Amino acid sequence: MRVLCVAEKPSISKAVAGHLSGGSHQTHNTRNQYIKNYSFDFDFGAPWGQCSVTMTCVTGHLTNVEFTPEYKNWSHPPPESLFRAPVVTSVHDARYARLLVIWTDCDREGEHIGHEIVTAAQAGNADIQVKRARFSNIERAHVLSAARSLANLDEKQVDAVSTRIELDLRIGYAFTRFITNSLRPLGGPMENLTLSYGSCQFPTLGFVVDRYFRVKNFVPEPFWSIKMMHNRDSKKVNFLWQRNHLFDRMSTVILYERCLSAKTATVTKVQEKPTRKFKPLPLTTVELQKAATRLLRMTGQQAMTIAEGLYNKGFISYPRTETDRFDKGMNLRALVQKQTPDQRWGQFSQALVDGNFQQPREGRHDDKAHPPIHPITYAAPSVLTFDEGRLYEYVVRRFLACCSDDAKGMASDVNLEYGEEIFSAHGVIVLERNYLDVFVYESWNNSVELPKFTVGERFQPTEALMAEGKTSPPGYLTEADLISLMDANGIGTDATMAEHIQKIQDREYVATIDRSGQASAADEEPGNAPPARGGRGRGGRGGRGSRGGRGRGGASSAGSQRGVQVFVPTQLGVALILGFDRMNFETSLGKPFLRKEMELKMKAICEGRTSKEVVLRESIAQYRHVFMQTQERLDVLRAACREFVFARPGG
DNA sequence: GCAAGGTC
Repeated sequence: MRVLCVAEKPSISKAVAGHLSGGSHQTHNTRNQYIKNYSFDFDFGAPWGQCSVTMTCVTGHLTNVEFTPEYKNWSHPPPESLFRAPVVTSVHDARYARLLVIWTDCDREGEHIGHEIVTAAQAGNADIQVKRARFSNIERAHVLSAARSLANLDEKQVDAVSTRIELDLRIGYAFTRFITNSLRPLGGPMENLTLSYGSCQFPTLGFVVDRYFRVKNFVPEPFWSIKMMHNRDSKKVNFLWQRNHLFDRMSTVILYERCLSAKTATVTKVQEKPTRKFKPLPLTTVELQKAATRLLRMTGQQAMTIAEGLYNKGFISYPRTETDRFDKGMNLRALVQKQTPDQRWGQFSQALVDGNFQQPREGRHDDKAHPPIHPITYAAPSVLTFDEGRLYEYVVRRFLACCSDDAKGMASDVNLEYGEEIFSAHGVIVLERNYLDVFVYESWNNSVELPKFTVGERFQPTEALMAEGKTSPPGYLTEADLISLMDANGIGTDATMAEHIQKIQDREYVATIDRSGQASAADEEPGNAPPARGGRGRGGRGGRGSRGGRGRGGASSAGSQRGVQVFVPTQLGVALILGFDRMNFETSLGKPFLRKEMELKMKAICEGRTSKEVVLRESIAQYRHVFMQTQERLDVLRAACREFVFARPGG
């Protein structure tokens, strides 16, 4: 029997073909330069038996939903008609075989891509039987077992995804056309802009605007505290007041005076106990991007482009994953072994191989489609570009850290009673560095060794002062902060978060500024990074030409001194978010709730609690209502644009 | 000219 197997991407196709054929397959080039076909024989077990197999793949989604040509004009029929206009799915050609086996990723989008493949195949062969391989990694035994216990496509997941696709299309196009059409007549800088709305880009913008106002509207509050220090054995010990600080000066004065009149402090507790600093979790896409923006000073998009390159050259595993636990069956030791030739971490790897190896921690996320990001083969520095080298280094060091032991130390805690107040000091001595030796991005150097104290002893503190401070504003969002917020609120996916962030920059809704360049000296209270100056003024979007699209890339490969970038909204970004906020009271387009709701509804479809038809009907009605409201109260949005985009500095 | 999601 002839069987056609279709994977979601070339890497899976190659791996599955290799396992099923035992390496003895024929390879054929196709019209697509990225796709190869493999042919071999394989026994799928009952009821299929020995089959003649062709293994191929697609490259992601096969189809796209579109409006029909009569809806291509931005004004007629009017944008609100897009909520009910017909949408069509464009389909491509098919092949012939008796059985079609879908090997797309076993996640929601993979299920939908599988459905697209089935539709395309059925167009050429209406009677083709369809099965789906269920697999969560591409280890040999697992793939063989998946091939011999074929299942069916999950229509519910397919429906959930096609619901999302249709809603995003209608909502995105309708609002984009409407706000672009209706704000352009304001003229000036608005004249030539495309003002897009999307269920992910707007909440992303919302986060930036929200933080901007929290910084801008921040009112510092004075507080008072008691600082106590004691010198012993030529060590300076700072004791922390258990109340931390109070917002009332008089109360603090009274408590402070009670301390002073007590003269001596009494040691009430001395405790020593083993402590550890946990090694990192296996690496996900979100964490890779956060690390790359924070430690390597790349943008999320640069990091993803570089990671894709490393993946396509076979150096690292698939870079788009939510999974932070390794499958039990994976041979991690063999992967560690491959890193032993390196000058920088070869010795450390060898020590792991020789007995220091520890199974990685297991996080709580599993996308059931990909393992955590890890090195596949060793790449010598000479075969990589500068940035590839730095990102590869991070992936490898992170992986080796995962396969090491936690750092170990001894913690000591000393509590004192002074007057009626309680103070405490905390110290740590690092005993075994373990993973810290290879994971150079972390340290445990805040460890302090405390001198000896004994319970019940009394002493007169070297210094006890009353100190005044004030609360400090939060900083503007870094890219890592923004990614964290998107992740926590379900905005975008591992593969698209960086694109949304780029999109709102291309649209001139937000811009980045250099935090360190703007920082005032650290005259603020401890803890928070100093805030960037608010002086971006009305000129926030003055640099139309200078932004030049994606031009940010060049600098970092030169190893420039680019500081940590932070995001601030432009006046346009502020106008859009505030404008929508002021128009719609119950459904806010600038907040993440709508997207979260869509996510919940997709989940409900997957679990059979509702259907595609019901969700489409409800959601279209809901968004259409918001749309009509926006039309009615357009003056509010326009006023916001006039207020922010056209206002002069100080005017 | 518009969305978000795959992937190359």
